[in-house]
Amino acid sequence: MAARLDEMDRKILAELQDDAAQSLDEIARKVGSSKTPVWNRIKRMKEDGVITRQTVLLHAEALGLEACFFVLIRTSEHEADWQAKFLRALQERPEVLEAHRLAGDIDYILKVRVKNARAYDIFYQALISEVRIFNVTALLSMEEIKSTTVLPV
Amino acid sequence: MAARLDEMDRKILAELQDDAAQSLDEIARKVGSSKTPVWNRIKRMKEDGVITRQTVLLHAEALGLEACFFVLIRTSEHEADWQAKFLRALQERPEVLEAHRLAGDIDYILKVRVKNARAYDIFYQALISEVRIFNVTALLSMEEIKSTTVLPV
DNA sequence: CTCAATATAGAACATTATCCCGTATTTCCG
DNA sequence: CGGAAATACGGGATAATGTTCTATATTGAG
Repeated sequence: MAARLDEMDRKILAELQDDAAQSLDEIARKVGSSKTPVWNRIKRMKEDGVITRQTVLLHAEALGLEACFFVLIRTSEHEADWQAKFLRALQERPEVLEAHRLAGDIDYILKVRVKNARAYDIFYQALISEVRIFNVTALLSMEEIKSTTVLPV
Repeated sequence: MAARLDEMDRKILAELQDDAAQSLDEIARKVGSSKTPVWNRIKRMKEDGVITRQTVLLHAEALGLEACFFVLIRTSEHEADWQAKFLRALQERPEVLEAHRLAGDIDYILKVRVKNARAYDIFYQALISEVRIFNVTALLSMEEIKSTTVLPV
């Protein structure tokens, strides 16, 4: 997975991140190459797992998902089967967009997108009834200042 | 921005979120329609801002970005020009993938992707030298349990 | 029920992705 | 250095796809 990327690869990735709908000819022109090498490089980077997927990003508010919470979780349980159960619960719930296991006294952080505070509470009640959790703090986002999937290349 | 979406629109969005590279014919077949209406609906949803962009997702580790931090920020300053400056600083830094203004005693949360802890420290030092911040807590991600851009439709 | 407005399917055309091939460039080893 | 092997390149051929058009079907309002 330690893919070696040269300058050309990185330029191509920058273009694809910016707009994956543009044509190969256009990308080739912008990065100063031609269609075939660009196509081969993209193919290789997909195979190597550098490019994981091609998708569209949607406007959450337009879909009626107007609330975003960051959830800080402490747990007293650290056994393998508890963790597996917790993990499965998160994977199953589409409102959980991100979940990280952390170092330090907070064990997990979640990013949760829901319709409103009521929907968050329903999610929260369902989660704690399914897996034992010691302590939860929810941070409510008032404003999404920045949100990007673009990684610096 | 309160776009009204019917079942067909939602099916199309689900398909596009799953794989934006598939052809119109394929999407049309899956959602039980044909090319033209699917194309028209996608066009409309782009115009309406429901679909904001088409992009590729990259594997951060493969790019050498192996560390992810969530940064909890408290500030004593709440004036407009401080906020504008802070906002600009975040926008300019590509390692800041997300930034939210919060309700409650923590004012902001950031998600920051960097090469390693050293790179985070450089980012952190640069940020606090640029804007006055009262209190910072960094949460280090040990493991990305879940990460998706797919919104439930 | 009737008319108007909108959505649809399929065909026609334009653009693009994909693959092939001959040439140029780089790399590696003597 | 020099030369051979491997790799990368540019441009063209072809298959696939996106885009637009038109005639028909469906829906909704009065």
